Amino acid sequence: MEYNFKQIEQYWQQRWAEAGVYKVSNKSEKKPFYVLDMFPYPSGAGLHVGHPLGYVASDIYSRYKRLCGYNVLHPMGFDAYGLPAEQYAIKTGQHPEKTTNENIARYISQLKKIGFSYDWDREVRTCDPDFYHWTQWAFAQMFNSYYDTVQQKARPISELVARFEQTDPTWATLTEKEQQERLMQYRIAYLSDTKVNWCPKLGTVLANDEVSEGLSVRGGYPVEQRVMRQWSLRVSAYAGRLLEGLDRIDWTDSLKETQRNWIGKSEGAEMNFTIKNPKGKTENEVNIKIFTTRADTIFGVTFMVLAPESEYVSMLVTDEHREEVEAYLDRCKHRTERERIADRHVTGVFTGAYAIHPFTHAEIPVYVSDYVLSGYGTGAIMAVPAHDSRDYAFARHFNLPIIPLIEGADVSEQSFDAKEGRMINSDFLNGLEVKEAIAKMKEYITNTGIGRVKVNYRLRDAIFSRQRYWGEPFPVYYKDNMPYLIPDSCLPLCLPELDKFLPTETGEPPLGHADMWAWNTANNKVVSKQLIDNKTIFPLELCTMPGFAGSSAYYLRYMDNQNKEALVSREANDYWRKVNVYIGGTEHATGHLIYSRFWNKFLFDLGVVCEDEPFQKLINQGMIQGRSNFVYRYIGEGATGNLYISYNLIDNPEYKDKVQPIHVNVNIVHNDILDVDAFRLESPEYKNATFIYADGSTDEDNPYMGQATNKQYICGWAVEKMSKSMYNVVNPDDVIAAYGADTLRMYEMFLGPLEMSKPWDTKGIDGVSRFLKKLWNMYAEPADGEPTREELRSLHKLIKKITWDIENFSFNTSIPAFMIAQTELSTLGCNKRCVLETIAILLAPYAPHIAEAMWQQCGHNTFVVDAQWPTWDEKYLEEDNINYPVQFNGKVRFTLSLPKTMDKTAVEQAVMASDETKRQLAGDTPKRIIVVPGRIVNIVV
RNA sequence: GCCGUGGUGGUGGAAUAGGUAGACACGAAGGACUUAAAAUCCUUUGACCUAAACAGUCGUGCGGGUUCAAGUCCCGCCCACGGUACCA
Repeated sequence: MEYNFKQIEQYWQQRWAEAGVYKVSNKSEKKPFYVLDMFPYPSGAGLHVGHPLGYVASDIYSRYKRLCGYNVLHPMGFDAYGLPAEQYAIKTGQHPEKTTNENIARYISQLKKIGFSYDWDREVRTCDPDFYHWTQWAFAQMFNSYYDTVQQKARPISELVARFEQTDPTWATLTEKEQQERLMQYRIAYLSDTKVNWCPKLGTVLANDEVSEGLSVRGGYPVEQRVMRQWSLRVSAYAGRLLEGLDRIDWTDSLKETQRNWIGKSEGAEMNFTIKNPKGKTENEVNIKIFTTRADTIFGVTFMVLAPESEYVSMLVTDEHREEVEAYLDRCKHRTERERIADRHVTGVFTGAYAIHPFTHAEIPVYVSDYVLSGYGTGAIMAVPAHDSRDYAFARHFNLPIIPLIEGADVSEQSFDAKEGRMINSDFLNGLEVKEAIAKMKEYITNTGIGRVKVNYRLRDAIFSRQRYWGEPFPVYYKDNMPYLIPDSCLPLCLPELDKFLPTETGEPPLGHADMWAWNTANNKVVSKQLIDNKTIFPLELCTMPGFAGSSAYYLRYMDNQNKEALVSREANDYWRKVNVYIGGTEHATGHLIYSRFWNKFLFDLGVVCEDEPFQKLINQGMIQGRSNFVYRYIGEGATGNLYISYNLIDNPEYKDKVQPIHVNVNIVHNDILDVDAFRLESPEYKNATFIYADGSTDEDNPYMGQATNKQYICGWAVEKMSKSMYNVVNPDDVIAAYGADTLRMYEMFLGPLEMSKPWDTKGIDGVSRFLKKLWNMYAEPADGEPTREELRSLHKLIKKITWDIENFSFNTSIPAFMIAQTELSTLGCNKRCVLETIAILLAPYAPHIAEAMWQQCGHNTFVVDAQWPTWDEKYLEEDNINYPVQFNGKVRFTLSLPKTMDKTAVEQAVMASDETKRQLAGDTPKRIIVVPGRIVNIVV
């Protein structure tokens, strides 16, 4: 009986689809379980073998949970808005919607071939109006909410208005515009002039997580700082809750740590420094507020530094220094982020102003320097050169005094940044440990009113506008230059059809090209731009939302994706509650995984969802890297460019340094052996290729002219990113065509631990394929009858192992367990139906197609995916005799076979009674005997 | 710099409570079948010592420690990968 995977896989995929076995209902007696994959961006290149790694893992887990009797929600969808489709549109004129839909269709067909248990009826696409309706709706709710710092939750903006009306007599005197401007400072989605990351090449602003080292993450173009009027989400209001929530979820430590660093909580103090004789003002009128985590070091302050953007700068610069300071500010403004990072030379300028030290009353000079950031703390610092390396460098450059504050710290060469030691030169703090000094100082400044204890977060608000076309339109129109919401009842506000995707001539975002793009309040309609002469018609927002908008709540939509009335109904949300297991890559740690937690917490405050953390358990699958192969073209004397040297020979003196490695398509290389005929067909350039083979022979040496030979051309290899340009992209379709989806699934798991990055290396895929063939052969003729004790032992060992593995996401070790069981059972000649059908169930999460075929072979006409997960019985795992290794002082001397039933004391006695023990002891008395039950006996002599 | 993760044969990797290190697979070598090849099956495969066997010694990045017993726990380093950074 041959293993015809093609036939088996096609047949069962069709039968699953016809029977609708993966349809999930929100009404079930069963307990719910939600297993989610991070949905993909459908790129033009299609899936490569790296994508399915996480999907296979989540599919195994969901199938297992199903077999255990849960109602499992396991959906798939597409993060369909994004830059690449738009850039492709600009290049080719093809509408992004068209290319996106084509790409999605390709992804779906590829995913279906792998045999995932997705309920495709629940598919979502972020670019679908039915979906982005709820993205726009959530934005509108954020616009209509503010963050109440007392209740620590979002509240309707109307409550704030009511409060202003009651407590602030000036409120009623403000114009509508002034009121709106004031409210804008509280809204969770707000419009403001913000310093943003502007990427000229992409023509859009980017969020902090979309920029790395001054370059855009997508494309790698330079990013500069610019002040623009932009939408932002007040994520920073949730910083405390985002941090605290991490303690309640089951994520890896590394990921939690990454988020903690990104949120960047630091507890410190804000302190006021008075400026001496500010020009034109009486003393004590100007205070500089600074933030520090090292209040204990205040006696070491020898100067102060302001960020170039700080508003303090213009307030206290003296006339004689004005020109110099302005020149410096101008220079800072024109430096890009990248230049600033690359060039760490100390720069700065003196303002001419002096502050008064709050304790010593010494005069301390105030400088401006770009090493102080305007966006963090107060944009001003007290500098303690002895104990901060940046202050130290600055002090050295400007010859400012350095006062050591910690006993024994040598600050002649560098600063002493550690938070430990005993304080000196610090008045009432002298003699205290640093930690005590910090605490005492905080108390002191609170009591004296010099400052206050303050918690600062590094997390910034998320910039939410993008000057591009292919994204969700804002449900916003402008009146008197202030934004207003289009009513919920008019959502979704659909993206207008365009054929131009670049900014307009006047510099507006692409949506400026649209004809139908203005809001009529009289009849609640979006109308033609040309008609804006009637006073009731207002222009719409022309920016669109960023990529993370659509991906922030998609997991909620899967729960209830057909709902026309709400993002998710209360019943559906109460039933599924949250994602139990979420699988995806670490690259989303500071983007999507922060934004969606924020978004979910906001919806939680609104009472829309019942859990405030959306993802209970998070598994990070590692990246699959490419494994590139190389051929070595001879470029030495007399080279024709057609001769290629086998990898094992390239270090020979005749070829050394005379070969050029060339990437070769990995799909024509098998186990590092080149298919030379396929190579000649790869490109015209290689048509006449000749080879020096591994054994040193050439094509001419071939004794079997024109016939297959055992000559082998060995390729070199390297681990690189999987990409087209490295010719190392492996398409899952090709693997499925050659080995079948079940082999692909199992091999992806066999490759190594899920969380680890590893190269895709097809060495070894044959092993998995062979295993499935051998296993299949056992199902030729299942026989009735009682299994033997050995058969049951093998089977129950397997049940226990596979169950443990799946629950612990340790899928890679399951495959060897299957192989061992297969070997054991076939050695025993087992073909008992009851054993085989149990194995089919165990295999079903990993290799569902062949498992169905096996289940059928055992005489069932139901689906194995609906079977019940078996349990194991420890009694079958027990052996009659156990081999106890007997050690003397930890060294194994011999092994003794003893009955399983013996207890510790009996084992001890039996060991002491054995002749071999007596011989080894040679009359000595053992000091101690250690018996590890069922494992080992150690005699200490 | 800081944070995180990891380092085990020729290769990918097992070892789930401190208890027989190297499971399983690949590769390699030898063999069976075959005109030949593919496929399949069998044997060997950490290193050293040995003609071989037995026995022995060494062996989980390096150096120490705890323990009857350490890949596993503790201390100090080194290296690789990932994240992040003038965050006061």
